[in-house]
Parts: sequence; structure tokens; C-alpha cells
Amino acid sequence: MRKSRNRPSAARSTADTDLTKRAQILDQAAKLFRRHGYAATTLRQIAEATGIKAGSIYYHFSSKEEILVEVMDTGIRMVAAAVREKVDALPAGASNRERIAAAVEGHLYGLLHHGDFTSANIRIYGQIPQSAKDRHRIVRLEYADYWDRLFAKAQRSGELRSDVPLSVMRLFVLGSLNFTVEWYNPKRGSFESFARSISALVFDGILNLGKELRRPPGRRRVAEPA
Amino acid sequence: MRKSRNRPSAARSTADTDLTKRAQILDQAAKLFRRHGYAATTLRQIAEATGIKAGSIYYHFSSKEEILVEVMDTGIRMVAAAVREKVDALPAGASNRERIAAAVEGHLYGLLHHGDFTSANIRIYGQIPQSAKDRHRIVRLEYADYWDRLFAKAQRSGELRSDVPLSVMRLFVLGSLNFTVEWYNPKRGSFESFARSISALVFDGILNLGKELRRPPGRRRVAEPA
DNA sequence: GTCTATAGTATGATAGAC
DNA sequence: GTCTATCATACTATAGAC
Repeated sequence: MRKSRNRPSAARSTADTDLTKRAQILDQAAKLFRRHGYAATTLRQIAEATGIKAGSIYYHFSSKEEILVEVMDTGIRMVAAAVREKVDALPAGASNRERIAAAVEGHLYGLLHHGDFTSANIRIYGQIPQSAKDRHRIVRLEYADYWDRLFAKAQRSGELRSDVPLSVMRLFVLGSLNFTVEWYNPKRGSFESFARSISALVFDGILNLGKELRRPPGRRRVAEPA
Repeated sequence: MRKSRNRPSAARSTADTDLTKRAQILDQAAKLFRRHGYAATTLRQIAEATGIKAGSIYYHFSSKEEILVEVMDTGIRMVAAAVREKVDALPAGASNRERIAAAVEGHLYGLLHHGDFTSANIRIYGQIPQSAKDRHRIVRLEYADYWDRLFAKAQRSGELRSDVPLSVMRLFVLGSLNFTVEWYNPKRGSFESFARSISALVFDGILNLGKELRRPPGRRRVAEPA
């Protein structure tokens, strides 16, 4: 069913147009899936938003579900790429806590800068057909494993609290980050200050510890011997 | 359009049957909305799950959207009721921090014990028609205001950190709680221990502060003078 | 209070012209 | 690579029998 591969390598402009159209369809699909859900979005809507007719979509995709799976995969991949970039940019001797902080920042960045794909992924994952979940599974699991290893190492080194089950901690953190796509408003301050706030809450919680213990924004507290 | 009100007050069994059927429809609708979304759920599915035929639903509801709005409202009301119960049970002199802790516990309780209505609400809110959002708006806003006041008081009394915008803090907390419906698994431990874990993370964050600073489960840290 | 039957509309997908 | 036209199916909602 895959067309539009293996084209004459010279035809640059044609190739670009083709890639662009495919990408356009995915962009519009992500936007519509995010706003109205998968089932409520029709191929006619996607087509109209892309500037073509419904039937033409089948030149680029073999089914509605194929569009869905590609939108879902893209959502995860964008976030995963942003996380790896941030974490890999750390100096060699970075602590596990610093690695998690970088991952949190990267996750938020990927999440909030590719809004439609990531929001669609988070919003509709629980509602898509099982067959789509199955095809999306590998990409999703791989990313979950990444965080799993990050947290496991950090707890072994004693940097994370040990009175809360590790899986609860990991799911809580990822869940709280993911839900920011539902309420983050770029008009109310810069992304950087937002990320600092979220990071502070994840690491230190909401309580006021007194002026003596609170560091200036951007720096985070480490264990404070009594 | 409203039938089945003002019936002969003697007919207890008839009344029960009627209420039960209406409630059954809502129960099944909530379950299906949660799993497949609003648009993807058909009246035939709701009817079949309830043990009647699609046309019969119109005796109890005037439209699909009316079912939706009632499911959405119920989701919020159940959580709000659980929160008020927990907060109102506190002694008169309770601190704002204790009030928030009780609200967190109540919110989690309401959320995870009425899974279908609350999960449906959280999952599909962003996708329902604008007309349904408008009709759902008042119930939703009222509950948001409750938390708003709770947080505002706590920050004024200095119990909450002041280096993070209050709205970010409130939305972060509610969002992280809400997202637990996506991953909470009652088979992996009791609700009570789960609630303690989440509460600990919300108030204190994920870092290990050293054995000296960590209180036994259930108790929470207050400001610790240096 | 539930049923059957159906009106009116929209959907995903396909075929074939250009 | 996109179009028009259409098939087969499904949907919400209504009407009227029981």
C-alpha cells in the first residue's frame, strides 16, 4: 500500500511537495484529534483543513487508523527526542537528580512546543481502538522504560525518597507533567519560568519551608542535614 | 420534555424502577464515554449495555447531549462532595495546610471511587461540543473556586511556598491528582496507602531529604527552622 | 416504559476520470 | 496527486403501536 516512496531522486521539488502534503495531513489530523477526539474527527474535516478532498487522503494513507498511529507515534517521539537532547547535554559527572531535572525540562519542552501531537496523544490514548494501541505500543513502552531506568538509578543512589513506591513516584511525575498540556498558557509568562516552577514543585512540593531553606529560583535543594 | 417527575408518591416500586433505569443509563454512558469518548459512543451501545433499545432512551433523556451533561456534572459533584466531607470533618482550628491535605485526600477518594464519572469527565472534557461545555460550566467553575480560595488562604498564611505563582501551584496539584485516574491500580495496594503517597509527593516532592527529616508515613513535615 | 420501523443525514472507503 | 461519484453502513432522533 505504501506509495510515494522510491521516487526518482532528482525530483526534489516533487518530493518536497509530497512530504509536505503528507506532513500537512498529519498536522491537521493531530490538531483535530486533540480538539474533538479520534472518532469525532472525520476524514472530510482533515481533508478540508489540508486543502484537499477526502478521497485524496487515501493516496497518502491507507486508512484513518494509519493516520492515527502515526500521530500517536510522533507525539511520543517528539517528547523523547527533547528529553534525550537535554539529558545528553549534561556533563559526564551529572548526578541522577540532575538527570531527572533535565528530563523533566526536556519532557515539558517537547510537550508544550509540539502541542497538537503531544496533546492529542495524551488526550486520546485511552480512547483509541485496541488495534491502534497495539501498533503504537512499542514506541510508547520504549519511552516509559527510559524514565523507569532514570528513576531506578536515582533511588538506588539515595537521591529519591524511599517511603513512596518507585512506580507511584514515576507515574505521578509523568502524569503531572503530561496534564500541563491541558492548562499551560504561554501568554502567562515564559516557558522557562514555567518549567522552573513545575520543576520546583516536582522536586520540593508545595509547602513553604521557610526563607532560610528556599533557594533562589533555578537552584534546587539537596539533602539538608539536621 | 421532562417526564417521569411528579408521579403518584405512593408508587414506590415504580419510582424506584424509574430512577434505577435512568441511573443505569447514566452509569453505562459514563463507562462508555470514558472508554471510547463521547462521539464514538452510540446510543445503541448505551441502550444495549442498559438492557433496552436505543429508542427507549428518549423516554428518559431528550438527547444524547443531555446524557453527556448529566454525566459531566455528576463527575464533578461526586468529587466535590467527597472533598467537602473531608474538609468539614476537620476540627475548627485546623491549619490551611491541613485543610488542603484533607481536600487532596477527598479529591482522590471521590476520583477513584466513582471512576467512570470522574474519569469520563477528565478524559473527554476537552473534546465535548461547546454547547455541552457551556451547560457544564457552572458546576465546574464552582468547584475550581473552592480550591482557589483554599490555596489563596494557605498562601496568605505563609504555609505555601511563594516563589511559584499560585495559579500554577493550584493547577499543578489538581492536574497531578486528576491524572491518577489514568494509572491508579487498586490491585497494587490499598487506597489509603496510595493517598498517603500522593499526598507526600504533593507536599514534599520526590527528593530524599535524609532520614532525619522524613517523618513516618501519614504525618507531614512543616517548616523546619535552619 | 419499551418496542419496531424509519426518516434524514453522515461516515470510511473505493473506483475511475483527469 | 487530486478529483468526482458512489457504495455500504451507521448514526441521532422521531412516530406510533403495545
